Amino acid sequence: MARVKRKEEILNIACKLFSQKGYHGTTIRDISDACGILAGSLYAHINSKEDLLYEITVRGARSFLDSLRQVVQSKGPASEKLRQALRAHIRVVAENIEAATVFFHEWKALTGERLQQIQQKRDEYEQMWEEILHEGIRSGEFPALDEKFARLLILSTGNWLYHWYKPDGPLASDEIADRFMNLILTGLMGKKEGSVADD
Amino acid sequence: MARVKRKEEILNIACKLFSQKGYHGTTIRDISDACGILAGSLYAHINSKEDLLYEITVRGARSFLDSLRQVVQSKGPASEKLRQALRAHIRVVAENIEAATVFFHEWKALTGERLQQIQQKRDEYEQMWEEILHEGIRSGEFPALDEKFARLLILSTGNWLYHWYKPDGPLASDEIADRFMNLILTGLMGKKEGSVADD
DNA sequence: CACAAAAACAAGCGCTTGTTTGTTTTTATA
DNA sequence: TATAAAAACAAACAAGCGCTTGTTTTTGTG
Repeated sequence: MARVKRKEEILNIACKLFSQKGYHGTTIRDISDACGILAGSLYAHINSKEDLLYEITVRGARSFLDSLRQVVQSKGPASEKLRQALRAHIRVVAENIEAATVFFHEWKALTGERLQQIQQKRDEYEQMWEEILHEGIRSGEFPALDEKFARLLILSTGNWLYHWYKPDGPLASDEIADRFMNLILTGLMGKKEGSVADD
Repeated sequence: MARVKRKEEILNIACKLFSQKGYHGTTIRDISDACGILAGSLYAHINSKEDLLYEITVRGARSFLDSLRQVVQSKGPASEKLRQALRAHIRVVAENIEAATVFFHEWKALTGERLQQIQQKRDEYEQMWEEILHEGIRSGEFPALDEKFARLLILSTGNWLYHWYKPDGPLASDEIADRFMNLILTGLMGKKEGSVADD
């Protein structure tokens, strides 16, 4: 029952603890206790504590990049791509809130080239958002958009999500994305089209 | 020269290190080294490491609350209050980016009632934003606003700021606030009124 | 200059950290 | 049921942790 799965279980437990107490605030013994084994026994499965953090963050990065890439490569108006992109982003956060928390909050505890590697993936991700917005300007959909600040507005909203999202909340992740996107597209003073009663 | 100032100097140094390496990632010896004294000598000035974190975060909370309170108590249309509120928020972040980083990123390392106290101040702060938005709905300025998500959109943007703001950037903090507010009020597809060339 | 207060030193306390090593137990399979 | 591999134990390591104590140096002020 625990052949190849034990490593995954450790990863999940570490992820949960890192998200709750932070990487530096979590000890190897915290993790081994939660696994029900002694601290030394962990090292039959892992090479180092930082390896755990790296594995968690690199998987997080992959989730975000893969799901956004699909949207970027799709066809349709930029506003629709934007909506699907935010849906994808929020879906990733919602489906694994603990990993998302570690990815956003603890990645800077990495060192050396692993730190740089994750930084690079984050840059990649932002660039893909930039592409969508730029396409919307080129096509005339977003007339004279303040591109950089539009990107920051959207990414801030998506990146802050892990601070308040609760899996047992009343709204599905797509609904959350749509409500944000309605606001972002038409603004606080814009006309409504069902942003309050939306289903 | 260092009568009452030494404590402040220690606080500043701790703030800088906490913002760079995190609370748990910073040691007492990191701080004392940066101060040019031995680790034990620090304890002539402080009671504990956590006291440093508490002092930094409580000052941060005070800055945000005080500056927003002034805006809430002022008169004028809600959209103008909203603009002034975001200006105030971003000004606080910009004027002390390190303290803001600790306030937003490290406050959860506090324990016991101090943790609860800061949590409470954060709730207070969000409530004041809620008030401004609610006033805008009551007055008819924001017709059928999705209140909760509007608040989250604005707060996410403000709270994420510490991740990317650089004090030596080209834009003054009020300009940053205004660009965001222009987007937030009229939306990505809304008409412009000088959001790119704004003064 | 004298002197008390403030600041820093020097040494080390008890404990925890991440990790290693050698041995024993559990497990799946032949 | 024998056996090899996988997993966990038991014990400890060197280093580092936050913090305390007793003493010395520095400092501002009468």
